[in-house]
Amino acid sequence: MKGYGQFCPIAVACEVFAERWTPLILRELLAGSRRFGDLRRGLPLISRTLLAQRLRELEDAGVVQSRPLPSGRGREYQPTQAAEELRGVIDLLGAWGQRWVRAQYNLENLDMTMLMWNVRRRIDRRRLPARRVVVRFEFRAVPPRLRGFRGCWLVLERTGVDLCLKDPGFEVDLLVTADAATIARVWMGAVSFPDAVRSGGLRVEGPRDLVRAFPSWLLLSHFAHVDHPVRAS
Amino acid sequence: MKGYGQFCPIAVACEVFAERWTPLILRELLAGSRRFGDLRRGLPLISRTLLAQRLRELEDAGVVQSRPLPSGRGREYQPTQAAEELRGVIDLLGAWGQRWVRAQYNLENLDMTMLMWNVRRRIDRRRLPARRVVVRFEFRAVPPRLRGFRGCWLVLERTGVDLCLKDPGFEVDLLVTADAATIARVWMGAVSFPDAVRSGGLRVEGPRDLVRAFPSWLLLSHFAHVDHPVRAS
DNA sequence: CAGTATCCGATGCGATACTG
DNA sequence: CAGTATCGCATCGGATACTG
Repeated sequence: MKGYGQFCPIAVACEVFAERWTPLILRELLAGSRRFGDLRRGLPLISRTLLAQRLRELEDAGVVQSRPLPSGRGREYQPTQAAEELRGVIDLLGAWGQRWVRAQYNLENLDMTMLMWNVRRRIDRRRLPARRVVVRFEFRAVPPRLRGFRGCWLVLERTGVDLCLKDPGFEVDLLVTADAATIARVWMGAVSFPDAVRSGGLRVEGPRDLVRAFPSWLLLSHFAHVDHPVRAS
Repeated sequence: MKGYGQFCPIAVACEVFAERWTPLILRELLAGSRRFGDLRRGLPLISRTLLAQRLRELEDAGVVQSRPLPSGRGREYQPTQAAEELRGVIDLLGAWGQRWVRAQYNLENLDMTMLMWNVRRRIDRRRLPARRVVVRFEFRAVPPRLRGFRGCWLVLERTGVDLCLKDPGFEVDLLVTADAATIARVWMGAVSFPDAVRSGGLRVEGPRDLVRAFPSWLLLSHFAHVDHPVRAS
């Protein structure tokens, strides 16, 4: 059976929004992803088939509009006004998840590529120094499933931030060495940056001024500062 | 595969919230339903098996708490604080649905029992006269699937409102005759009460003062007053 | 790379029957 | 009434192979 057989606005909204993967596809679109490959990077476990199908459904529902790229191959997927007005729903849902669902940091669910891709998106560029800063990340205690991704580079400039999975060739200014799980916890707000350093799960090396400034460039997850009811009570 | 394999708060929230039927079950709980049968009345198409399964999942997630009824049989299902904090998500989702999804009033999706059950919940009791008012509803143009439910009674008192599917025996004060689809459209805010009367889709008969006051008792759907972008532009 | 077509296996879910 | 146990099927979705 398709749909809920009700004309209640909540029910019809759910028929569009509450399908499997759909809220996460919208999360990616509203975070700025526009191309098929970018969407997949943010949704590592979705299959190409299903992503294509969901994008078509969203387009039929008027939530996404797509058009061929000028480059000839592939399409650009753009969220419509209807999608933009779902941002509030998604943000509230995320805040609720942060408050009420204890995420599994047990590393089953850890994808460092996706994590660093998100970190890249949440750099406070206005706080960067005028010159380019290259940060090398080296991960320790990486879950066996993720061998092959032991580190990456973040190239920080006021004009834009790049994530490199291979050595971009620039001289490295800062070296960040960290347990995979510690990075995740800091990102999620479960542990503060200074506490992570104190506990030894994370270390930053380089010129003193850059080391000191580095944490202030990280905006962390949108939900890092949502307070947790268990923590509060 | 179960879950999204991400620790993003949006993803974990979706694993709890965005399952099939779950938002609608929460809608019913937050609207005041507490018993299995009440929930089913608001979700006519869900199977008992699935409703029971979802309630168990919600209880495991800490969103619902249940306990046996003092009467011995059946349980009471109570939304927890976590559920209460989903109200904002559900309300926003409903407002979005009202704005962006054109509901199908084609009567495929029309369940008069559920509709009147909702009407009952949205009576502004403070506006009622001091004495009891009994309203008889007679439906016209009822879709064939729904034969057998041609009308009902609403017993309005300041102390409470009852919906009767069988004649409660009281003397009738007001007679409302209406097309099933017209009632639905008025409830949803797609058409105003006076317009429905003018178009002939709805008629109210009885003492003049009661007829005049009647529309003011109806609060209509929570989303009846959300403005529609198509209508606006 | 950016998808589409096809196949087939897992599972989600309804129907039915049963219990207190 | 308020559920639970079981069965069987439909559909959802992943894997694979293919196209431009």
